[in-house]
Amino acid sequence: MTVSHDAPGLAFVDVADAIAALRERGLRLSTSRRLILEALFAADGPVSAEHIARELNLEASSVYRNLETLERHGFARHLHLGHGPGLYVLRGREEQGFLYCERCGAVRTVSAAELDPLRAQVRNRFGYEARFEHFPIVGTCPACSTQ
Amino acid sequence: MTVSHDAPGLAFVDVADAIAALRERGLRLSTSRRLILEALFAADGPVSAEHIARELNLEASSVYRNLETLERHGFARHLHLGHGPGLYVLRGREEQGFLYCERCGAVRTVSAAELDPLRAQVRNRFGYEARFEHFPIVGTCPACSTQ
DNA sequence: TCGTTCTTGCGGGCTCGTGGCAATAACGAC
DNA sequence: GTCGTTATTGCCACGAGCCCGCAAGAACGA
Repeated sequence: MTVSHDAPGLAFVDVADAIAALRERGLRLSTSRRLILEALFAADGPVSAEHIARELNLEASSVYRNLETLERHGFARHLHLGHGPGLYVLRGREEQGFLYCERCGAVRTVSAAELDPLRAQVRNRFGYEARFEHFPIVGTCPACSTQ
Repeated sequence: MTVSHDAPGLAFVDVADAIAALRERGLRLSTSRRLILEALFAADGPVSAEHIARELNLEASSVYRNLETLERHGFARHLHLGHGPGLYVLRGREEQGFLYCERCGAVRTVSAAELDPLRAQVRNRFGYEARFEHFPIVGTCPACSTQ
């Protein structure tokens, strides 16, 4: 099942901005949905649906449905680092990629621009248009590599 | 939980060879384990544990345990393409990576050598030692990109 | 304010994977 | 070959992550 990776990447200044965009798309703003949006804005990294549900004291299934809706409409995106649950991030800022250290679990976020050369290489070599948003680049970070 | 990515990459000519290596490591050769090894050799791509279990009419839990053992000892490796179950491949041939088309689901296998420039770029740019065996490089294949 | 339509909480259920347990199979020693 | 030890098996139960149906309730346009 291919998800919303093709949804337009919107760019929001803040929650109010995102809410306006929500309205434009004809989506309703339930209390839950607003809280989830705020949580995504407040988060300083990818968060799981269960995490949000616990944090906000919402039904997990409802959070899943909301995140799916937000993803389908280009407000959020989900990805997988290691083996845990899927993680959600706000979309719209700079599209980004992730470097995941399999030794220490560190996650480094890199911007789309920084990944351009990599993407170009994949394109030239294999003809694929690569996206580094869904799965991280797995490896060992500098610290773990040298010891 | 970090799995066997650090286990030595063995290289087997055929099943008999792998079985010999199994013995050297003090592992027993149960009928199930032999069948699973043979299935991995026969497979022309990554296969799920459930698939193997169905195919061989074995208990799924037993297959999972066997694959875990084989992975821990460097005989196999598991990876994730899309959202389905984990998939297992024989290790030991050339270590490889995967290009996954999120449109059509096509999986292209690429050799370690072909990925070297990519790895070098990640190293120079971010200081990470990248491994492309566990998660595929996600994108759109040439055919899907042009339409 | 009302009616329509979306969303929620709740319960249940599916898939993928793990763990305990007694029975059984593999293998080395003899 | 037989035997004892130890790994492995099938079976079952369970847990995480996620999804779905349904009735009650909330959001929004008219």
